[in-house]
Amino acid sequence: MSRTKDKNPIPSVWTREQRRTDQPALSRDAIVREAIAMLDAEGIEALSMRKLGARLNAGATSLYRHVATKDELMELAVDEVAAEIHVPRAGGPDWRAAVTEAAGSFRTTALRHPWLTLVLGQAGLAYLGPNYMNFSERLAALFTAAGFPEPSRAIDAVFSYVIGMSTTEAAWLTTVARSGESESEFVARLLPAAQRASAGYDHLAAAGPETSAQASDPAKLRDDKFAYGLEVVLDGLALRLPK
Amino acid sequence: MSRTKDKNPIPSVWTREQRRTDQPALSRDAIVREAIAMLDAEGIEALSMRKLGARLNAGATSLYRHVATKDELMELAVDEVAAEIHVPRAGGPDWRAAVTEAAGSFRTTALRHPWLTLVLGQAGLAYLGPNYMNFSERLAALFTAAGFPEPSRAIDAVFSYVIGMSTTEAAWLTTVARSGESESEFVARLLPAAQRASAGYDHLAAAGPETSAQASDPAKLRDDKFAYGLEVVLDGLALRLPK
DNA sequence: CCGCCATGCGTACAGTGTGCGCATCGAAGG
DNA sequence: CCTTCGATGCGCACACTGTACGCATGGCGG
Repeated sequence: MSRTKDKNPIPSVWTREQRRTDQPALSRDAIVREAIAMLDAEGIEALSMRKLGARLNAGATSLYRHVATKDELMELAVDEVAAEIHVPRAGGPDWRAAVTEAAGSFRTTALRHPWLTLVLGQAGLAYLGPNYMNFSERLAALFTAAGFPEPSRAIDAVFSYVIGMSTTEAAWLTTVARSGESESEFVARLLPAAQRASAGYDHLAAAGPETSAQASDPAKLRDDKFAYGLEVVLDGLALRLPK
Repeated sequence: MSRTKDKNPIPSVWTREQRRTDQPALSRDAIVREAIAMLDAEGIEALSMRKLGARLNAGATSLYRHVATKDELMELAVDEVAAEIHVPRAGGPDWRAAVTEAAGSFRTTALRHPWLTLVLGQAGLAYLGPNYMNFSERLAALFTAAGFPEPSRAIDAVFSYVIGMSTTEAAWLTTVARSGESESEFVARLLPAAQRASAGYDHLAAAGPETSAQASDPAKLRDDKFAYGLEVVLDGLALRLPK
C-alpha cells in the first residue's frame, strides 16, 4: 500500500524499499482526476490532502509539488468537469433547442458532480480555465447567432436560472445521498413531517406539490420543474429577439 | 477580557475572579447575532467556534450548551437573516411590482450577507426555520393571488433565477472585498488581464461588456443586469397567467 | 563519473470541531 | 439558614485539517 510507511527497524540502504516506478507517476492530471473521483464518491467535506495522497500511494505533501494549494486544486477540478458540458455549435436552425441542450447539459453535469455549484459559489468565476473559457465562448457564439443584440445579458439570464436551480437540486440530492435511502424513500419518510410543518401556513399547504402520489417519481418531478422554468426564461427572451 | 484565563498562582476562593453578571449572559440569540456579525465582517471561513466564543467573553465549548453543532448554528444564522427579506402582502393590484420587490429584497439581503448563498447551497432548504417558512408562505400567497394555477412552479422559476444571480454576485463581491480595493479599482486593474484572456475567443471578446467606460460604475451595471433578467423571467411567466 | 535538480516525504505548526468531566453558580426545599 | 440539585461555563484532550520546511533520493546532462 505505502512506499516507506512501514517503519523499518534497521534503516539501511539495503533494506530500504525501492521506489515503485510501475505505479502511475504522480502528476497534476492524475491528482485532479483522483480528486474528482473522491469528490463525486464521498462529497466535498471528505476530500483532504492526506486522503487524496493516500489514494495515490503518496504522502500528503507530495501533492504540493504539482498543485500550489488546495484551492487551486479545486479550481482545476472545476475546469476539468466543465469539459463535460456540451454546448451545440452556433448557427443551427433552432436556437431554443440548442440553448435547452446546453442548459440541460450544465444541469446534468452539476448533478453528477454535486460539489460543482458549491465551488462556483465560493470562488465565483474569477479565474477561468481553458474549458470554462471554451464553454463561455460557445455560449456567446450561440446567442450571438440567435440574433440577440446583447448576448451576454441573455446568457446571464438563462444561466443564472440554470445555476440557481442546479444548486438547489444538488444540495437536495446531497442531503438525500447522506440519508442512505433512495430519493423516493426519503421523500416518503419526510412527507408527514413536511405536512406537519406547513400546517398553519394556508397558501404553502395549498401550493406545495407534496402529495404522496407525486412522490413516487421525484426525479421526473425535478426534470419537469427544471424544464418548466427554462421554458419560462426562453419565452421571456424570445420577446426580446429583434424581428 | 477573559474570566479565568489569567492563571492565578494561588488558587483560592478569595482570589478567584467573580463571574461577571453585568456582561450580557450567553444565550442562543446572542450567539447567533454575534455569529452573523462575524460572518458579515470577516467572511465564512473566518468564523470559528473559538473566535466566536472569545468575542462573547466565553470559551469555545461553552457555546455548545446553547447550540448543538456548528452546522446548527449556521442554520439558525440563515433563518435569522431570512427575516430581513421583505415580501409584499398578497392581493395588491400589481403582482409584477410585488414580485420585483420581493426578488430585490432577497438579492440585497444575499449581498449584505455574502455567506448566505454558500450555506443555502450546502444545506439546501432541508430544515426550515420559522422565518424562512414565513417567507415561503408569503410568496405562495403572492403568486396564488396573482392567479397562477401552479404557484410553486412560478416561484421556483423566479427564485431559481434570483438565487443563481445572487450567488454569482455574492461570490464576486467577496473576491472584490478580499482584494481590499473598491469594485471600480478592482475592475480597472483586472481589465487588461480579462481582455488578454479573451483574445482568441471571438464571440467572447465581442459580447463581453468589459469596456473601460462601463467599468466606472460596476454596481449600477450589476443592478441593471439583475433587473433585466428578472424582467425576462416575469415576461415569460406573464404568458402563463390565465386571462 | 560527477553534480544538479526535480520529485517525494517525514516532521512540525497552528488551527479546527467537539466529547468529557469538573467547578461553580442560582434557586428550590427542608 | 443549610442542603441539594440542575443548569451553565470551561479546561483539557483527541482526531483531524492545510501547508511550510528541509532532507533524501533518483534520473539526467555535462
